[in-house]
Amino acid sequence: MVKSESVNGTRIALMEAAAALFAEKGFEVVSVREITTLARANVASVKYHFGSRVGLIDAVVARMAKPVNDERLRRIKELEGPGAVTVTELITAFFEPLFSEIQNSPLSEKLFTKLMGRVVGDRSYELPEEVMGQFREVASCYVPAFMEACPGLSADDVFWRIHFCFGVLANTLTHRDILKKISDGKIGDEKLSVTLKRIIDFCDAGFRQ
Amino acid sequence: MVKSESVNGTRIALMEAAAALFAEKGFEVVSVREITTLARANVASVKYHFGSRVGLIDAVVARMAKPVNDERLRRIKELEGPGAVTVTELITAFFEPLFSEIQNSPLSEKLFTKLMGRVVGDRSYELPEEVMGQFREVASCYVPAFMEACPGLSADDVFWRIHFCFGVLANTLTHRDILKKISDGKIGDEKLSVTLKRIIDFCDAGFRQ
DNA sequence: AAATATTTTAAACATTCGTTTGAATTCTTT
DNA sequence: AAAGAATTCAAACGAATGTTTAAAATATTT
Repeated sequence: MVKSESVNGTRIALMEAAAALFAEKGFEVVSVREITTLARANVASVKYHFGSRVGLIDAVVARMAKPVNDERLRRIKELEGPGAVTVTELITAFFEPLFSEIQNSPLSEKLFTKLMGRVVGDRSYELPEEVMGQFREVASCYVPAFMEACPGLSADDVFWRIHFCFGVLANTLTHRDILKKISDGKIGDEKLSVTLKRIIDFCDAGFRQ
Repeated sequence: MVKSESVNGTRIALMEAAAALFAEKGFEVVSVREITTLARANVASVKYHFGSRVGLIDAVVARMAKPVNDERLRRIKELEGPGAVTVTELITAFFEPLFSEIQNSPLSEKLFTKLMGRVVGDRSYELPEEVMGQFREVASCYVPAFMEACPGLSADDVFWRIHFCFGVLANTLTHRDILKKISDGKIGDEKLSVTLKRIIDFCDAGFRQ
């Protein structure tokens, strides 16, 4: 067994506490002291392990985005067989990795989805270049595939529609609870898989028009 | 002529400076001093005119959301004539008021759209109850109309799809520039009206599926 | 012009922020 | 068990935060 990186309890506790708080409140409004208190760690541990507050945010975001984007790439390569690829398959390959990651996360489903929504949606802080690169790579794989799947669409069209799909995703993940609020509790209680199906259907139709 | 409210220069300057900064950076990361500096006003003026920092945010948000939601209500009542109403008409009635407000705004188009995106998208801070009430009212008008326009859809379906439309809108408004970034400058330079058409078409198709 | 109300101002309030320090502690290796 | 590296810790840093105060300045009304 390879000891790739010595696992440090404090390091992990910091990331998990930070992730939970970021999910709940957003990146910008969570203080270092909130995080270290929840993680039962010293204030200085953030600098020691991550260099700075932003370093911690970046680490949390990267740890969350990496496996999802990796899986997105894996699945589109899987689709690149001989036959033609449909838009529906591409949309599904793009969305599902997110939801399958939930099982692997130490966060609750609710927190995980909120945090993921913020990773895609919040832009008060700049995404780390590492994650931007991931998104670039994902786009560079999916855009041509979408163009092949819907001949007649320009690269502009495809880029924009992918962007719209991101929007649906981000907003839904972050604000899944607002429906309950606005409907006086009558709407919004359903399994995440059901919501995912709603999203995919909506985006699929929007993409194909 | 009725003098409904004595107009105060400082008051307005504060709101406009705040609006511009909120659009650029997001509600949570703009300080009172940044705002008062840009508005060439004293720090204490925020408390004097708005009670607190949050009071100022609420005022800015309400001032921005009010005419848009009013126009949404006006237009759906206009549609409620004898004939049947289509989904496309409803979607358009829902989206266009936002874009027509741009002309009346003292903000540049770019800032206005960003700020409006944040009003719909950011939820690190709670929307003021006044604005929540506006959205509730808009929803209570549009949901039944959409249900009539697409028989077979449950209230759940309609609520969710409206929510998705919000998502597309919010994300697109706030991050219209990220497309340029991710595509190395090749995509994303187009008139706002063109983007609006893209959004409407996407949501229209998504709604009708 | 005097009296009153409204608005603006500079200065300070207590808190909180992210970061830094250097010594104490724990863990790992010799 | 001793030596060395890695980690944790309490305490303090200066800077920035939203808010408050009470006096000064301006507008409005009498």
